[in-house]
Amino acid sequence: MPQNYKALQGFRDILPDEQAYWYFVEKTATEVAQLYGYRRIETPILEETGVFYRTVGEGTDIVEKEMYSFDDRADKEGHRTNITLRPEGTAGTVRAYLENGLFKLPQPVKLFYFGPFFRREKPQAGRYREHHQFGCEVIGDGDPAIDAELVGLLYQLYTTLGLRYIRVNLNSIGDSNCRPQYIETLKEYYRPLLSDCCQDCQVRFYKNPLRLLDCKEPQDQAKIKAAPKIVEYLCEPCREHFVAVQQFLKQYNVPFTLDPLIVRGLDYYTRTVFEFTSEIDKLALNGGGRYDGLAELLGGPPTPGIGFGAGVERIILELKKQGIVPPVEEKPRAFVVHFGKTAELKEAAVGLVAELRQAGIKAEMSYGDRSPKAQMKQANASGAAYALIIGESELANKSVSVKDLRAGSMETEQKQVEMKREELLPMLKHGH
RNA sequence: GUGACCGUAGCUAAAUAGGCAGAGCUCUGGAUUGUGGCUCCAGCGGUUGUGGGUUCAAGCCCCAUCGGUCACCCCA
Repeated sequence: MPQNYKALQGFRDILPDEQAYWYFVEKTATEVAQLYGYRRIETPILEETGVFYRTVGEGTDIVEKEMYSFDDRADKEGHRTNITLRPEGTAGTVRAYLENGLFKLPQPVKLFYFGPFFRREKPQAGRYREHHQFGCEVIGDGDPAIDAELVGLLYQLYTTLGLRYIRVNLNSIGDSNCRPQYIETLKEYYRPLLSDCCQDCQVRFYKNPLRLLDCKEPQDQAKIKAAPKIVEYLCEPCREHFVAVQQFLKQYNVPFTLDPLIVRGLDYYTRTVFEFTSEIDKLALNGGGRYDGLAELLGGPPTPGIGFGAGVERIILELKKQGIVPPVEEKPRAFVVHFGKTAELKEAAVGLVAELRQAGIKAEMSYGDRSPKAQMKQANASGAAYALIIGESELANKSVSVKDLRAGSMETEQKQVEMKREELLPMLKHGH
């Protein structure tokens, strides 16, 4: 086909056939979030670049090489603002919390959102340059019960969707009190081993030492196993917080695993971090954690917060892998066909469809003046329960021939009756 | 950003060892004029992702480029 344009790399269309999955996930997530007392927020897709710059972290790949950033058009003074397609949801949400004075509301403020996010990565399984996250953020209170609540919420979402084989990994990465010291300890441990490490780890040592623990190279596994773990180096407040989170989480009956090796990639995380992975393919479905220092980075007062982002594409991928099918789209109740080519017949058909739809009955009709046979074929293909036939005789009688398309073959039983127009609606509404 | 594999109709896909690009599904029309599913017939739909090169001849071989899939990196 002659065509000049394709969707950009890593961007894709979500076609109608796919929408049932999206609706299923969004509806379920909304219901679970509301059950937990979360309220929806929407923030702009474009933000000033500064919103993400220091919060997500200057040294992170996201900020360093994956953001879609550009200078906006010049204002009257000729000044151009550098703006960015949001790569994640937390920073913008906290910005909105501060800007709109949500700190004046009873604390904490519990929010959820859906949205497209943009990162210029190389596409891969469950990864796109435009992807969607279901996210929750709780801002304004540092209670460890909230940490447990968020994990409980996510777990309930996945089980409600019907997912199994979900692994919940939990860790604490300390805060500005204890983490810097731990990182020094970790580096001291690694320094003599460095020459024996893989290429990536040599870089990680300087750039993001915590990520040394994330390495998957076989040659480094023994080093990781013997490395000092951050949980053993937490300061007292962080340790107490982490213990409390686990206690509360048991109340939610969420089977979790303490994984001293999970460290999140974004700079703003403190204390509790968690991620849920599929045990089938090790795919991370969501990531999240506490970010008690984030509000200050955005110029606000010290404000505790915690949240997660769950990848909708990844959840849908997992649903498909586990053979979970979303509720099917509702089929039309009736399909109106007209036999004959007069303007009166077509008008009667349009009028009938209009009447049904306005009465709340899902109805379809055939367009383009096709033959009776073609219209009946379409009626059948539409999955409608009934074909409503209007021809010359029906028009004269102010009636409609009703044919049940669901039961039996046409040879065994015709199942066609002529009904008065006024009998039609009650039958379609209440009939089987 | 690095690497591997792969691009044939809307979808799924054939095409010995370079030799006329063939199917199935979908869609449209028809099988005695107002009746669906099953069956049968026909039609629409391709510059084989794109651009070069080798060759008498390229879907097939070579180069480049774009895209897809997957892994690494990183992350939802």
